[in-house]
Amino acid sequence: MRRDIFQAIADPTRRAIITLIALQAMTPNAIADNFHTTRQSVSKHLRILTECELVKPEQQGREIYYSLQVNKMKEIDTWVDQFRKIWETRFEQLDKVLSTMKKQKK
Amino acid sequence: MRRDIFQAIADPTRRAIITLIALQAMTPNAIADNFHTTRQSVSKHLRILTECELVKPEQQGREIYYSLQVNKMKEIDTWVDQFRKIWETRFEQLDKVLSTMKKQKK
DNA sequence: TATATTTGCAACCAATTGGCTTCATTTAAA
DNA sequence: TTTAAATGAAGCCAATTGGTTGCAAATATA
Repeated sequence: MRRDIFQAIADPTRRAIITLIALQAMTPNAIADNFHTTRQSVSKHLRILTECELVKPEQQGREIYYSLQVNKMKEIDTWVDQFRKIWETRFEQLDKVLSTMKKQKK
Repeated sequence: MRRDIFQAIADPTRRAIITLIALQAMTPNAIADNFHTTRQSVSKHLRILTECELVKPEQQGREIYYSLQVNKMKEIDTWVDQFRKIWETRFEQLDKVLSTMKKQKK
């Protein structure tokens, strides 16, 4: 079973869950109230998110609070970073071209 | 058919293709040579990447060169950005705690 | 203690996915 | 002109996915 962070954030409902609990931990029932889906479906998404450690469950009585492990998001950031370097370089090059054109105009 | 950038980068082969052509455009055949899969499979991935505008085809004789539209990657960056703010804030708070502990130690 | 609430898990199902094979089209080369 | 190369698209198939229903376990409440 593939269970990496990229596959986890591919589903729009899971992205919504992530955004929802980013600021405060929530129970599966509370999360499900925010979507047009069943609690069981949310529960399944939470399991996937937990398996790839994007989310951490914390038992509190009979309720389980799920919180976002925001550090895990850095993995995506790290992957995007290699391309950030490229687009920044291209921007610099464009900048060079533009300033050269400006000089020639003068 | 879902065809957003998050679904596009969910597949490891597609991520590998993206990394491969990040620096220079390549033909489907050349790309396929780098993986243990058929050209047709690569072609299908390229179609998906093209549909969500992560990649741009450019006909050149009978060959088609595919290049990464690196700007499109910013969309992922934008999404991750909301969480970056959170983890940076948490780091600052940790930093505060640590410096307070240091002062008390003195 | 008996009942209600919160939850995870298993089983099932339709839709989607990723890979493969085959075929048609276009372009370059012999 | 004939042949070879490069490619996309269609059709097929097994595996995966996301959703649903039903059930059992644990905890709180009456």
